[in-house]
Amino acid sequence: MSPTSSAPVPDQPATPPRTTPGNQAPGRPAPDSTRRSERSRRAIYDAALALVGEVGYPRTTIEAIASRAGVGKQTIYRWWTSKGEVLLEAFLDLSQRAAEELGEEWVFPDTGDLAADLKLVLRATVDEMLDPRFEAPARALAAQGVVDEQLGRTFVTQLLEPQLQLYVERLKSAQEQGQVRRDVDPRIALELFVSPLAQRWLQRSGPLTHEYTDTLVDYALGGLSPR
Amino acid sequence: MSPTSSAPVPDQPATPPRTTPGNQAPGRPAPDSTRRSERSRRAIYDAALALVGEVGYPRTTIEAIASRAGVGKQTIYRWWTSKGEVLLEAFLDLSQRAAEELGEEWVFPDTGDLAADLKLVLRATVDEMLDPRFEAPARALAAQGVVDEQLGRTFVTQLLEPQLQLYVERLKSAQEQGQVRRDVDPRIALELFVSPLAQRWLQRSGPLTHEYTDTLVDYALGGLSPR
Amino acid sequence: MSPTSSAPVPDQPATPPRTTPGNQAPGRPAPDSTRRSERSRRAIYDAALALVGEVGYPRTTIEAIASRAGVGKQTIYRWWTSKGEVLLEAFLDLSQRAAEELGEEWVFPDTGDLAADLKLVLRATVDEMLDPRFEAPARALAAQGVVDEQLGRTFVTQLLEPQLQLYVERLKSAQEQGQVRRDVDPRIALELFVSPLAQRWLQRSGPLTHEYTDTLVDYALGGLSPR
Amino acid sequence: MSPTSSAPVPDQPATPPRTTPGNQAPGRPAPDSTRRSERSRRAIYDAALALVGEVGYPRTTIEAIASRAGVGKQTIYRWWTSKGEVLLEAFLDLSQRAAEELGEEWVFPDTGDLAADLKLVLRATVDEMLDPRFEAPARALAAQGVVDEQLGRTFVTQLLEPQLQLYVERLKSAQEQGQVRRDVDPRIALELFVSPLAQRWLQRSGPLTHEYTDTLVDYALGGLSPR
DNA sequence: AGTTAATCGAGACGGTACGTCGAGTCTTCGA
DNA sequence: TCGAAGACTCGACGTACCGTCTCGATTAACT
Repeated sequence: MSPTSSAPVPDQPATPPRTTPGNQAPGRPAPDSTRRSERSRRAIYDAALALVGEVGYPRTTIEAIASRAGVGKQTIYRWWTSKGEVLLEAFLDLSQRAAEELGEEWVFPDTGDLAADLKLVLRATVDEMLDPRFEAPARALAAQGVVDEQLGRTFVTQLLEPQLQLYVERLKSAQEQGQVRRDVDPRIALELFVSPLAQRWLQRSGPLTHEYTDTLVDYALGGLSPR
Repeated sequence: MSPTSSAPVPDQPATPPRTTPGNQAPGRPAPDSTRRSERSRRAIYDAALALVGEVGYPRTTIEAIASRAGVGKQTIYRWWTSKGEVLLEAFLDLSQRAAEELGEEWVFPDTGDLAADLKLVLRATVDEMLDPRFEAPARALAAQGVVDEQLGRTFVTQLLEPQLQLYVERLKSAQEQGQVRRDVDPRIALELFVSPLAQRWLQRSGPLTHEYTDTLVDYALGGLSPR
Repeated sequence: MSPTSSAPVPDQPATPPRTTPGNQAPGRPAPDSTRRSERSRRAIYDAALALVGEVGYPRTTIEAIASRAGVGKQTIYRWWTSKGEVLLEAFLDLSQRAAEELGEEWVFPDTGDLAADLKLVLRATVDEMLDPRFEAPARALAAQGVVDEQLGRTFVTQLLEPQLQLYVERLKSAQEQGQVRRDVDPRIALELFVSPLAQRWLQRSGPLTHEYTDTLVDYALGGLSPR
Repeated sequence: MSPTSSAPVPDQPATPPRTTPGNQAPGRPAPDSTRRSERSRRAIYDAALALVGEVGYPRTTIEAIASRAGVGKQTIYRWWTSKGEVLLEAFLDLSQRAAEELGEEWVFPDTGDLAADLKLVLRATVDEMLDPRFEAPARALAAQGVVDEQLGRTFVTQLLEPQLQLYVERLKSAQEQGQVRRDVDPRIALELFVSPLAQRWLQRSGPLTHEYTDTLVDYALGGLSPR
């Protein structure tokens, strides 16, 4: 019940398995994706997520993933170009499955009370951030994205931005209802409460509590409301 | 002229070189820090920063640092426990030297106009974030801190928090002048404009411009000012 | 034309490459010897022998062997457990190839004149001991075998004993012809002329000449002949 | 009661500690031997012999010797040039002390019965070869001497040859008594029984027993006696 | 007896090689 | 033809010692 990872992502509706490796090496014949083993793909995702959870990202190796997945190394190198890419896809897949489990009905709540709606969603986000099932891989991916520009952009585009877009919609709705000033850019406004939360999570620069997010909403909305 | 790395850090005034390795291995006798070679320490810092700038953090190896510094590998392993630790100290050292170059006179501006002061400082911060001299190592450290908890805490404690504290002081001053509501927690309030900037930088989730930070200040202060 | 290293060794006819590492480490899965690279094996032998000849045994390193052979270090460690083992196999291989070159026809001469036959063979052995092609690796192996019991036993069993056996046969033949007393143990008797030669070579405790070996044979046979 | 190591060596009568390093480095000022610490010298000998006995020659390191002797590494490098040299001197010292313990009265037995005398001495030599107190360092030195020419020559000159000389004397005495032919070279003749024993010990190429050495003497003397 | 200079214990230093791990490539074999 | 298996080359890891080089603190020979 939060947009961080379980939202149905409209732009990415039930993405089918990629049909070509992320960065097709030029000299190599493209593998034939129609013959790809679905079973191996799943096993690799599971192994990757499990290992990152158990030993952390840096100590998760391709060899270990292959071995635990009961798969040859070549099968990994055939379809992905890097460890980060494997984990990113595995995580996207995990998010999608989580969303599907939740059903397709989730939408950003719009009770008419913007503050209440935001607090609700942010509280759920906090809960999810502390869920160990998501924490290890998400943190690993975020870290990798900081340093690996290509991976970072994919992470943002595929995962982060679609979810932020839901906040944009909700803020636009609030603008129409006169709860937020018309001259406010919702894409920037949402950062006032989302980014502090994100930074505390990423950098451990402060405690993550429901009170904290409530406070953020209160402080931020004060500056966005009409006088 | 920005608190991101060149501020004089009062709690850490001209820190002398660490006298013991960060995580003393239990079985090994502690090296005698009074006999440590200052020359090697400096050369290692320089080599580490240069290499991270040139080839990036993951391709910077201990061997390459040692080789470029003209130092035996063991001299690195004697005093640090990991690549991240070396780079962290090198970066802290760099920050301190930068601060000392600037002279001790830098203080957070307090013209009486809070918005103007904040905008000034945040613009400088943006400039610094885009300075390649700092970008590579800072980004590498931040990424490493996301994944390596101990490193992350040191990074936050030694570097980030002292600088955020300067914002806290400025906001308290504004509270005394009646420009900010008394019931606002300055430590949280500052995140309204600092964290969005940090997130955009870390995750490349949006452009970093002066207009952007100005907007952040405008939006945020609106909610903090007395009605 | 001497039994020291070029004799066809009947007990060891054209030994194929070992199929398992000498001392299989217990925790590691045994490598599959059917997929072993013959090319690498040969290159390693050549590099090892060449290096020992050039810089001596103690300064011959596994890294240097790997590098000169154009082979990864792991490929050496996969199939051998020590430098000595590599060199031993290389030397055994060299001996076998030398024997094969010579053709299979070499037999211990038996002209009926025992003294003459022994002098002939021992003179050839002296020549071989002074041949730099064999000297360096043979000396290195012998030294290593003195200190490393397992290696020493292999050296003796695989190389030394088969050749001594040829002397045993010749002495038995002499016994049948009545040139040597029947109550003499040939395995001990042969040491009277072989061991002094070996010791002078190993310990440099005296010059190695044809006159010397002739003298040895004369002295020794005196005690073995019937009265 | 054997010439192998406990004989008083006339050419080397109670050698005082060397006064200069074996191979004085040309550029370095010669250390002043009058101020040398006798205590350190002794401790180094003891540590070296103990370590070779415990872990073998190759795993005996200079650092370990220094550490166990409670001595700085430089103290070793000041007076010796290599591990082999240290051990050689330590072993020579050990031999001398053993000889002194035995008293100065030991001489090669000369009862008039050459065969009996030789058998007696060779049996004692066998016993000594199997004494673990001597075995490890002696074997280590012999091995090192095979490969390191300089060390080998010192070993032979200082230790081996003086003892062989005792056999020479005994054989000359036998020649005068008419028990050995006059035209026999005693230096070569002694190798007939000494070298086989030495080789079996060095190369483990056969069992070392009293019967064996008795047999050697019988076989060899047969060829040396007058007809 | 006090001075002084060399040796001493200690150990940090620049190096080299170790033996191991994992990356990414390539080959073999079975399904 | 793809996948499991794993041998291959390569590069970096973190460790062990090498032989050199300071450092005080003895310590033994000379004032």
